[in-house]
Amino acid sequence: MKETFYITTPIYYVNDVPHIGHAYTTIAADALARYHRMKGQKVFFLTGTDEHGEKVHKSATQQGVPPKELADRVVTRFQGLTPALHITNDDFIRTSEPRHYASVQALFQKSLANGDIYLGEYEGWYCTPCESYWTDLQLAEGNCPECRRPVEKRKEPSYFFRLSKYQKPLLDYYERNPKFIRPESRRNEVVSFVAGGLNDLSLSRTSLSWGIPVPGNPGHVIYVWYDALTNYLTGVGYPDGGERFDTFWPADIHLVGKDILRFHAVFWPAFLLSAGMTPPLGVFAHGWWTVEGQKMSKSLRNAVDPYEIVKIYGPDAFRYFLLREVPFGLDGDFSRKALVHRINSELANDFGNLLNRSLGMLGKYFSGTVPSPGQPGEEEQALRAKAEDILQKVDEAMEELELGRALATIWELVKAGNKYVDQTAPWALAKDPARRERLGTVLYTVLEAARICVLLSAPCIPVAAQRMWEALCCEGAVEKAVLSSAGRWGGLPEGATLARSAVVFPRIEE
RNA sequence: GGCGGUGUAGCUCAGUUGGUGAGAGCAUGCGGCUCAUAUCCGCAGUGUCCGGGGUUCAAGUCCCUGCACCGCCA
Repeated sequence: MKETFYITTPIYYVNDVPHIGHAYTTIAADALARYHRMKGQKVFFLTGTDEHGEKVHKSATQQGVPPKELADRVVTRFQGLTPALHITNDDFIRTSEPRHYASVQALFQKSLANGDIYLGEYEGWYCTPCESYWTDLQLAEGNCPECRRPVEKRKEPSYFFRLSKYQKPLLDYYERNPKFIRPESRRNEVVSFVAGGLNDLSLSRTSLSWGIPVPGNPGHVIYVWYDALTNYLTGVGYPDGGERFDTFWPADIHLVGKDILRFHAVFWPAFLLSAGMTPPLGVFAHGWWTVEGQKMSKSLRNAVDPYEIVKIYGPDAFRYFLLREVPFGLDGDFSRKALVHRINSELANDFGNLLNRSLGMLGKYFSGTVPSPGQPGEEEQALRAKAEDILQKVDEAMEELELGRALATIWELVKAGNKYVDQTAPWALAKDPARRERLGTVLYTVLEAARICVLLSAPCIPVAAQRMWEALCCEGAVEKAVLSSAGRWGGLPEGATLARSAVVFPRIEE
């Protein structure tokens, strides 16, 4: 097993406030980061904000404030996701920070020095009011696609990146690293895009001031995507290097939405190869959410506010729903009805109730003291084998970033636990004093199975898992537990006295 | 227009290299239990596996073709 794990979210553009899409990427990255920590790996988890570029500059101008001030205001909305969603990012990077300027300029300098970045001339259709260039194809009946006003042919000096030179190296890299782009279907799209030929990429603008200046030519501002992508290096200490950088680069996973896959799977590795750096090991593109069956749009004003959902349903329910509802990589639909349904049937009825009924019987029959299990019978052996199998299967799913499948797998054990209780009918055993040892074995077994479920679900539903972990009198924080030892059967402390805990997942009345 | 993908129970989808009567979850109906947040467990289904043709002893699984939908590119 690799000893380190570096995962990132994209940096979020401060022109917008957080919605379900941001929350989704961040939550998924968090679940993966938490899981890898529980595997005992050293993890670095980075998120942050993208603060440069035309759109931010324009919004700021409209509001009559400097762009930095706008960014300072909006960034708090993104930073607030960390406590609200119980995210465990190790750093939060803002592209307006000095450390990032140094990083972008250093990387740029490398490619400038070896000739992969050269000064040329950019030509396109320019819309003065929008301060934007458009290509022939983007034009709407010859006019600006955004404001519909006429455009003019315009030229400006620009630095270019010799992307064309990297077609072959990129295809080689994809070939050698079949899991670099996932899911598979996205990989095929990227490969055919690159195979179709690459044009050099304009890397600077003279028409904009809100950004990072080209080293040695401050009249130019570096292209926002070059600036933004480099955050993944800055976050681990580039260009100074140091322990953090040596430990974590190259990144294991850049988690992205499918709309920005090309930047991460084509441009970014090319920039890095040019600068003599190792490209990331993986880019995973997840799907998009519709809301109540409709596309999210500003005109429909149907964006889901993560803060509001968390206020109503709590962070675990929100996290669980997003991760469980859809196979990771595909699109999904967010609806209150589906959310409530999953909360009630899976969290409350299946999982919450398993713990609750077990603790209830333990209190009733053993005054809450965990008995020592006797000789395991066939049913006990079966449940234990199931738990061990599930541990393995969850690991396979998590390694493939299949978070939904991982949860579905955990729930197989939850259901097996409930079935075991019905099969062994402890309430019947309790009526016969001669079968007291058997009763103890049954309760130990079901509680132990529940403990494994808590352990495995902790990366996805950390707050609830911690409460359940404590209810089972397990030591320390569940997030600090290491799967290889804590996942071993028999970790439930014998002789401990467990109180009947408060309901962890309350049902939601519809 | 080019490349790629998908089409399986009411819904969302699994279905290894072709081979026992085609599956899971949800929803539906019926039955059982009572420890539990009226929770849990069991049983029952229903399917021209998109249409057509072909290869084979044997195809949801391979080939050809048609239709529909989706993605990427132009």
